[in-house]
Amino acid sequence: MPAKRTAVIELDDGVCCAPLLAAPLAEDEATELARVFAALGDPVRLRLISLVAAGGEVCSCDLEDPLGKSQPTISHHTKALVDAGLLTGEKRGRWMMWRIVPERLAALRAALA
Amino acid sequence: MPAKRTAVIELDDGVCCAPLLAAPLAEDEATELARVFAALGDPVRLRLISLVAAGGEVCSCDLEDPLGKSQPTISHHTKALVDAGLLTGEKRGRWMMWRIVPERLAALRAALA
DNA sequence: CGAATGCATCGACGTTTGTCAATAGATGGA
DNA sequence: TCCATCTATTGACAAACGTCGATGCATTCG
Repeated sequence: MPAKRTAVIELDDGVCCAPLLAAPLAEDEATELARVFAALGDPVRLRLISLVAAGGEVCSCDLEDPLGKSQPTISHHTKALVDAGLLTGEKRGRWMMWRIVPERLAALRAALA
Repeated sequence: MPAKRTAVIELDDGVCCAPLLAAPLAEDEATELARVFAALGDPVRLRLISLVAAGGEVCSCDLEDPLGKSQPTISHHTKALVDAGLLTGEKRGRWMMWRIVPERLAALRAALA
């Protein structure tokens, strides 16, 4: 595996978060950004995100088995990700369909630059 | 503010973390990645990073006042960031000089793509 | 050498977090 | 209407976390 490639990315200015390395963060900027990172700081939530991303649209019931967690725990994690702006839910019939919010992830990438 | 620009970035393959959206994360991949995000999930550590980035090289003693935290707390946070691979320390005289690890941040950006 | 300085470690504390069983609410099917 | 299914909420509990005072360890300067 050759170690280096290049890619062209899109930088969406002002979507979410103050850039981490440009200048000292104010306290409220840091608090806001930390809330998003904290939402990603759990292995179950990371795997949940990757499952939703792989499926495009996934309901809660299809997450319990792959994640090996109880139904209330799944609900707890989806709520945490929604609060962080990383996940969106739409109720369809009796199922809750989840999708990721790619703009939010792009904003995070921008904040790390 | 024109909303879109483009940039060319370097993708360092295999530096750190499995990509979040490409395929379902394995449990240990998720655990490793979550440890890094969790290290960023605290406002004090985010401001610490931005201060070190702004100064290029900063000693612990110059972090206490801007962060408004006690010396043991600063030490606790620098240790957490070093464990996550985001910070490097070098002892110079009686001062501990901190620098950020930009490759690690780049790897995190790549993991979010 | 002794005093002073910068940092790490330890112990303790209150708070937050991840987890599940139990329960309640909502929706669709028989 | 009644029952089955899917999700959210509540309450409880153990573990992890952020914080600080006290202490110990190096290192530098008189």
